Amino acid sequence: MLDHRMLRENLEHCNQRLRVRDPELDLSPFRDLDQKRRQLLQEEENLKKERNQVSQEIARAKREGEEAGDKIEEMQRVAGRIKELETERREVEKEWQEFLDWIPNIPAEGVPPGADEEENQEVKRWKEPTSFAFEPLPHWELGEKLDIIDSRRGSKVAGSRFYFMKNEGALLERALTNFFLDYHRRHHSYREVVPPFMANRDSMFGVGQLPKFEEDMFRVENNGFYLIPTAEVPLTNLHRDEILEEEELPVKICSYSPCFRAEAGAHGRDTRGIIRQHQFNKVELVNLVHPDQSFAQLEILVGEAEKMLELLELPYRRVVLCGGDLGFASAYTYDLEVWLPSSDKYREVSSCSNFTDFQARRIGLRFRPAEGGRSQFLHSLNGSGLAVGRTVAAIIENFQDEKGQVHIPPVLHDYMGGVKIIG
RNA sequence: GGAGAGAUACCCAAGUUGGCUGAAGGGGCGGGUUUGCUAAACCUGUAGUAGGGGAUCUCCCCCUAGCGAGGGUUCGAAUCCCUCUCUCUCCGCCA
Repeated sequence: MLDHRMLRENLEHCNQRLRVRDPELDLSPFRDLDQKRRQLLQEEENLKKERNQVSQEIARAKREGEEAGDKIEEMQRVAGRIKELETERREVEKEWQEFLDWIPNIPAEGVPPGADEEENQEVKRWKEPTSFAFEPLPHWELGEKLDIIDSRRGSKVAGSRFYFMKNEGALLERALTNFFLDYHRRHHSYREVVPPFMANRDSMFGVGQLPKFEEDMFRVENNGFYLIPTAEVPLTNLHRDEILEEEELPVKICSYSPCFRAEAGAHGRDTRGIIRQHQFNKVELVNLVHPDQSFAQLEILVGEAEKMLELLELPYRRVVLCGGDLGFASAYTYDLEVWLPSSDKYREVSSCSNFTDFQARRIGLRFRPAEGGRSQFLHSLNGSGLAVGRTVAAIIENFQDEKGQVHIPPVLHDYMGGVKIIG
């Protein structure tokens, strides 16, 4: 959510910046709605002021045994008028609010223009794509051969885009999860939590998942909860409607969670393998920081995620998302993409974003400056550190040998109970 | 699932015959007096916030809202009515 006062004063400028996302975006209806709302509000409040005053007079008159019939009669009319104005104002305000709810965050300076992921900018590359002296197999074939991934039975038990991890595959999934969590906790000073895996509407709205992405989520029918599409939802909402002390910042929270995604618009995409599933595991990192620090913190955050790939020795690149590919709430996003031989390209395993005060404003998340004074909205960031399922796929594919065995990266050996090779 | 109790400011806690109570009283915190320092005592200040307006526009003034949330009754609601949420206690069930 944008600050509507800032919007009022800089409407044209904001609109211009937002066109980096969408050249069609038009904020002009806001001006009228805002003006109308304020006008109605002023009229209403003036009458309320009058009502409050006269009610006091009526109270005094009654106490002293005087007649106040004419005043009461007058106030009956005023009360009626207030009710009318209130109704009208609420209608306008609703429209005003809804308009505001649908405006995405303003892209930061440096976000490249562009319509979709084709125009994201590569800014870094670590290790060259894996080369093979033989024909490498895709992870779904290897996974089946090694009996560590079972999509067929996943479909049987749940449906398409579900799978079982089995045997050393299940072990690898768990090892990665633990490795990620341990590393972030020990070396990047994260506080670890286990969050709810469902959340309510307010929480979904708070991070910007609603109102725009309703169809991307699973909703529980009998109570209206949503299955979280990412742990970002509970983690960012953890301190909702709270005022933190500046000394507490930055607050760094991490957790593992399963992520549930409807993948409504993805028919036919990535139908083979475990790259795009309705449920996958992810370790998520959330930072709540001072507004002056958020862009510096984003560099740290993306570095924390990159560290995971480097320790696993997986080739990756870092891209800056262009305006058209930027998430609704984000002002600036880096994606980390791991090399996936079966796709013959890099695939996203982490997305690290600075949301500036966009989520904080929706969520009511402030801090009190150390030197005193008014509390203000802080900045929120998050990043995957990392998506576990896709990392598993990357390990299987990048570290296979000509015998169809998979070599486990050394950093995971202890976590794998000594298993160094699958197969 | 059944039966009760509750939700008031940073915390505890009065207030439910509707009207100088936007909120008594504690505690805590800020400031001050006394004091060699500490402690203690005394005095004093303590809605944060949201929205709107004004201004000598980074912090000042005015107004509106705000006693769990949302509606309603009334000239006027913390107080009366309805709906919802959450917390606690007992019973039942359960990982």
